[in-house]
Amino acid sequence: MQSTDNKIRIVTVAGPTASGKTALAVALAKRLNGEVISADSMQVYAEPRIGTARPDESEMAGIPHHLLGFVPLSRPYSVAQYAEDARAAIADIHSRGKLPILCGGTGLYIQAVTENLSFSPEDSHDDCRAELKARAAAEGIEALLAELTAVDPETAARLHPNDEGRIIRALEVYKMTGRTMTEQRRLSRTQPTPYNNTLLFLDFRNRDVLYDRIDRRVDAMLQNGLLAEAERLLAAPTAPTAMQAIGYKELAPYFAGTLTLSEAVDNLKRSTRRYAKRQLSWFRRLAEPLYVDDYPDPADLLQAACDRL
RNA sequence: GGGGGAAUUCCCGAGUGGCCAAAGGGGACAGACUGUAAAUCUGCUGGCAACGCCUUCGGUGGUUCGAAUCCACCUUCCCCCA
Repeated sequence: MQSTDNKIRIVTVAGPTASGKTALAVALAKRLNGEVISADSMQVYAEPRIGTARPDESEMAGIPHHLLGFVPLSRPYSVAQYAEDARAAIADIHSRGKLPILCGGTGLYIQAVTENLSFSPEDSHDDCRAELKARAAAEGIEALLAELTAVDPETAARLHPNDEGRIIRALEVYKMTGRTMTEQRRLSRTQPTPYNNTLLFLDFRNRDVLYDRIDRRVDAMLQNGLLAEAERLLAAPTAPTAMQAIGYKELAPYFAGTLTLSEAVDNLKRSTRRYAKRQLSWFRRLAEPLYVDDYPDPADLLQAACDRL
């Protein structure tokens, strides 16, 4: 139905946190002469570093990585920006004759790039949003939902009445651009993707194996100074976006003295597991999983991944 | 040794004769997701041939048309006085 010859070949390694994406992406890059582009909404920030498990020099093993730690902590960042940055990185890597390998766990970011979504020209407007939020608090979200139903019944029906965030955003888009969310979503897919992508989705047949990896990774973060990093960042004025990273909000009660360290760490591990579950939900609908626990030897996982390309 | 209290579905915890497979919360599981996405929102949580049936409220027996709820004994745990 459509030719892929003139499209740019890319590979995406996606999966839940602690599934081994980085190692696989680096191995693929070595084998296929590629470079890695991070697709992680938190690793784009300069900090935190330990809590977001940003790969270090030894993990990157000489393979160039893009879009890592380049946004100042104080600056907000968004999917739309990411899509733009990632496309530029892909073009750059491709122009040098190398294979762009997208690697990360942020589903929305990955889809924005691989499906070539184009976003509304209007950025989010703090004033407009603040006003809508104030109205939601004063009049109740039902009032806003009713207003949305009047202009964009399709989106209003699709959204759950409790989904305040999306109801507000839909109204905001309409007020700022004159376009409904329904139109916006349709328009966002008008340009066919310029990429010929293969999505490698890492999953586990045995969920406990993943959870065990998560626990161990958190313990390792603690050993590497997560507490000190968290304490420092919690004290500094930061962008709201970056502070959403798992680790900081869970550790805050410990510093405040309302939870013991072990309780806070348990919460941190739990939050991470839940996050991993949400990531699995996202990727499950996009691709057939590659089960990590089917391959005790990393070399076999690499081969299995290559067999899919 | 004496006195008092408690045992509920994965956990915490309501429920004191029928409206109870049993409130609520947690956890788990599942789903959604178009400019804060590691965020946010939702569903679901005894079993089954399932508008009904079966098993469940520490154990055994009893009262009753009917019990998680009442009685007796047993087991375990907690508290107080010695």
